[in-house]
Amino acid sequence: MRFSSKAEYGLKAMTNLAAYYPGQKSSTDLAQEEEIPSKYLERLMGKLRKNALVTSTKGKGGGYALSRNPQAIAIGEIIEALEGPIAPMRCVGAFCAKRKNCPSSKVWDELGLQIRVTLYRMKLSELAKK
Amino acid sequence: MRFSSKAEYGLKAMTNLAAYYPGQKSSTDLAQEEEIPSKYLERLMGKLRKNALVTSTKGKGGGYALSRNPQAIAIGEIIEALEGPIAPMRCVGAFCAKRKNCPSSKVWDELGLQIRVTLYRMKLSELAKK
DNA sequence: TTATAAACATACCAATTTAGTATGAGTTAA
DNA sequence: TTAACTCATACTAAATTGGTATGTTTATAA
Repeated sequence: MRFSSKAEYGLKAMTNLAAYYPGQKSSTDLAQEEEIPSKYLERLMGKLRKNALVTSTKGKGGGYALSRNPQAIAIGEIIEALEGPIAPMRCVGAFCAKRKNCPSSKVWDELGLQIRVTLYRMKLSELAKK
Repeated sequence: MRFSSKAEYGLKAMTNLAAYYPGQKSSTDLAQEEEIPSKYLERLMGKLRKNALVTSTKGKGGGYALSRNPQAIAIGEIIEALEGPIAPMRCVGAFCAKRKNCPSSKVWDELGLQIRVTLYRMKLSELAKK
């Protein structure tokens, strides 16, 4: 059970932007500072933008900035933007004909809830670097 | 972020054995009843045995049985036996030179703790089939 | 008006992990 | 002595991850 590096990279980039808030920074700079492959990060930033977590400006001098105050951005939002909905097992939330007879669904439902509670309670502002 | 089918299969097999406790059942029967590929389940049962969650008897008429009362088996034990230690990110628990400066470690530490608390609080007896 | 630096889009690719299958050896009861 | 088991290991196909490559569009500055 692991989150992928997408989540880790995303948290790093977002924490960097939080420290710089409300300034904007290019993905190239972000990538260099956080040691993330530049083109890969670009794609991740695209997902964050589509989920309205950052704004972007194109063209020379452009870049990304947080779309909201870091206190108003939940860690869970960042992670779900990059990895998709939190669901500890494939069947969770999905239709399953055997569901009513499936003992393990209780585990996945309860666990998914706890993970969401944890990740939505934590805010980006809490991850500020020293 | 997903647990693999190993966890799902393991929970199904263990729940089946719990309903049959303290009886023993062959992996072939378990596999058939729970619709799990037989040889794959055999390997999973091996891991459960190595983690002292089931006992096995070899030879004709042999099979597997819970090694303890279902109330005394935590869901987390089953999952960790099959998937390894719960750690939502590769670096969690591992040595990392950058750790002290890593803002996201706070997320993974807290999340890992919550997941463990949830999965060790739930007991196999709670998953009994209707 | 042209060069440059940036976001944005998409196709491709290698490595790793997952979810098995295949084969066979050892063990016990009938 | 054979059938029904556990147990061990090697192999493999499919999916996922973690990228790279290539190119287009957009804005700024010289």
